[in-house]
Amino acid sequence: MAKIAYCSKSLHKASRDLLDQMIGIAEDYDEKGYRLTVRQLYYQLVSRNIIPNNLSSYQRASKILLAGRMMGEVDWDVIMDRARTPIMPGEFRSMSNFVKAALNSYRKYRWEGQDHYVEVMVEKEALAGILERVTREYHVLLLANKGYSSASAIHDVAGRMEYEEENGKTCHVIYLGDHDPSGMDMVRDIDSRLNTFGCSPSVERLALTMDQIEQYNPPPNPAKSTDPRSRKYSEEFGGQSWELDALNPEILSDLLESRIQEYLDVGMYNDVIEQEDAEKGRLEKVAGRI
DNA sequence: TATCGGCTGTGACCTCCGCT
DNA sequence: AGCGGAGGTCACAGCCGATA
Repeated sequence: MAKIAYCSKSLHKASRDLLDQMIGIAEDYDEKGYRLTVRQLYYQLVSRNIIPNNLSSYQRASKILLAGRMMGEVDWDVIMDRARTPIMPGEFRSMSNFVKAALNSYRKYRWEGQDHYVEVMVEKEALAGILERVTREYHVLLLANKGYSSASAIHDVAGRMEYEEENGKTCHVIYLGDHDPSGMDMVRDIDSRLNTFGCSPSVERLALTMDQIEQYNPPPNPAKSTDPRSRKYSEEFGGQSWELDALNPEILSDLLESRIQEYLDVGMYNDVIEQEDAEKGRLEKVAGRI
């Protein structure tokens, strides 16, 4: 734990209460092994109906959270910033360290011989940390679109899928996003643009769906009436929307894992892991001689 | 009919300023 | 001093009315 105070500050009661709730949520996630971003913590407050979902509300929450961290009330390790990644060339203190690192990072192509090729897309980077556990385990590419995806990203997806289709695989995009006017439209947008780039995988919305909303009953928010897509959305779903973040991380992970397993021959996958382990053993012997 | 501009949205922050 | 709102960054997206 690293609660370090760099200043002192007194908060008004409303801010104090909000900070206490944020600390509770952050520590709960930390116990489960997840580190939250500021944005993700904000969405947890929104999904619990503690604060409204708008710009000023987000800014207020992030300010109060910052105050809590600066005052040493929030562990610096429970919040992470995924947007600012340090850039540094790889370097090693010794050859043996390099060999160990190479051994640890050695992976075979795990989907060798499979009938399907799968990629996972998520609307918000805030949820990538939760889904990453599953996609790492199954060696599935995970892409955080940050709203509507970009032409570059979709073009790259199409390129990978075209290659896999040429190799006889059936391609799938598993999508997870908010149930709101824009979020619902993003699946259509991805499907349409992939078609434009000459590939036609199945693009399926794994979450959030109306069935899941009825099953797990996450708190609703008013659908943004300023969103140009709100009219069409409200005709179909009414005036309420739901955040993907409102689903428990374990539920999201389980949903994704089950869906990936539907496309994966697990026995074949485990065979590749066995081969990988055997090859690592041979590499270790070579490394020992170095 | 096609294109353009203005407005809106997505994420993940930040700074500045006026008010209490 | 603390709060709340306005506006900025960066790179994309869709929608809609105006204009060529």
